[in-house]
Amino acid sequence: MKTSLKRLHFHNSRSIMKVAKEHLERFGIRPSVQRVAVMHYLLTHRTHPTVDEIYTSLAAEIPTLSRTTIYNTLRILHESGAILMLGIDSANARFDGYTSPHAHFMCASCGKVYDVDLDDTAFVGRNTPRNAARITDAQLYYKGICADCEAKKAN
Amino acid sequence: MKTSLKRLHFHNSRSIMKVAKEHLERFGIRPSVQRVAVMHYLLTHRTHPTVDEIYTSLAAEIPTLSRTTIYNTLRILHESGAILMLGIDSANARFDGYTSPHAHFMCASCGKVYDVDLDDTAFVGRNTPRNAARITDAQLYYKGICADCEAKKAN
DNA sequence: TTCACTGCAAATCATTTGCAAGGCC
DNA sequence: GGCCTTGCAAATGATTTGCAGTGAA
Repeated sequence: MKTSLKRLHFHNSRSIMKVAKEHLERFGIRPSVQRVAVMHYLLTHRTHPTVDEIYTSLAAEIPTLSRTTIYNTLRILHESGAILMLGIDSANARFDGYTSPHAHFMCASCGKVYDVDLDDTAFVGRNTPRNAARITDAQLYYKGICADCEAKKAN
Repeated sequence: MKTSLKRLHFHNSRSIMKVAKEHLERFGIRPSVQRVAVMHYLLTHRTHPTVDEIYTSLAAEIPTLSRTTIYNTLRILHESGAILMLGIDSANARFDGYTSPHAHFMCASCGKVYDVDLDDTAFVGRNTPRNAARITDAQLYYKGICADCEAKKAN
C-alpha cells in the first residue's frame, strides 16, 4: 500500500516537498509519502485547516488516501511537536460557572482541569487581534502533567 | 412538562438554589427548574464538568431530564455570558504547521482563523499553572467577528 | 522476516434536528 | 391563545477501533 513520490512531483516542486520531508526528519518522524504530503500541506496552507479539509485536498493527489491515515499522521505530528493542534472549535467542551478572567490547566494523564490565576503583566485581553471588529471570547489554556500524576508515576 | 422546585429542595437548601436563580435573572434568563439546576451545579462544582457529567448528576434529581435540555441550557447560559465554555478538549480540531508562539482569532461568522502576534508583555508562558509538573501545550485564542464580516453586514 | 504504516469498514460517541406535548404569560 | 421550554427519537458528524494487506529495513 505504498504511493510513489513521483506522482506528487507532478503538482509540487521537488524542493518544496524536500522542506516538508526534512521538517519531519528533524522531529524524528519517518517521512512516508502521506506524512510528507500532510506536513507539506500545513507548511504551504496557513489556513488552520480541519481534518476534513486536509483529507479532501490531499485525496485528489493520493486517491487511495484514507481519513484514518490523516488522523494517525496528525496525532504523530502533534505529539512530536511538529505541528500545533488548536482546540478553538469546541466539541467535548467543558463549562465553568466562574466567569472572571482566568486561565486553565488540563492534566493529560488524569483529565482534571485546574484554574490558573492570571498576573497583571500577562492579561489575556492585551493582545487584540488586528482584524477583529468584536471579541466575544478569550481563552488561555495549558496542557501537561499535574503534580499528583507525576508523583504517582514516581512510585 | 414542568418539574417542581420542591423536589430539589429535598437535596439542596433553598438559599443556595436562590443564588443560582438570581444569577440567571441577572443575565435575563428565565429561571426554569432545569436551568436553575444547571446553573446551581456549575456554581457549586468547580470541576469544569462536561455535558455528560452535568447531565448524569442532575438526572438523579430530575428523572425526566434530557440531554437536549442540557445542551440548550448551556448554549443559552454561554451566549448570555453567565458561564464560560472551554474548548480545552479538542475535537473538531484545527492544525497549524507554524509552531512559534502566537495566538489565534476565530470569526464566529465566517469561521476563518487568523494568526495573532503576541507582544512581550503578554507572553503566554508567563502564567505558569501552580500544580503543573510539566507543560506540553499552551494555547491562547479569541473568538468574535472579523472586520470583513462586520463590513458585509453594514451593507 | 519482522515490524511499522496504511486503509477499509464497522463501531462508538458527541451533538443537532424535527417534532409533539406541556406550562407560562 | 400563543410562545417558550422541554424531551424523545432519529439523524448527522467526527473520531476510534479492529483487522488485514503491503512495503521498508
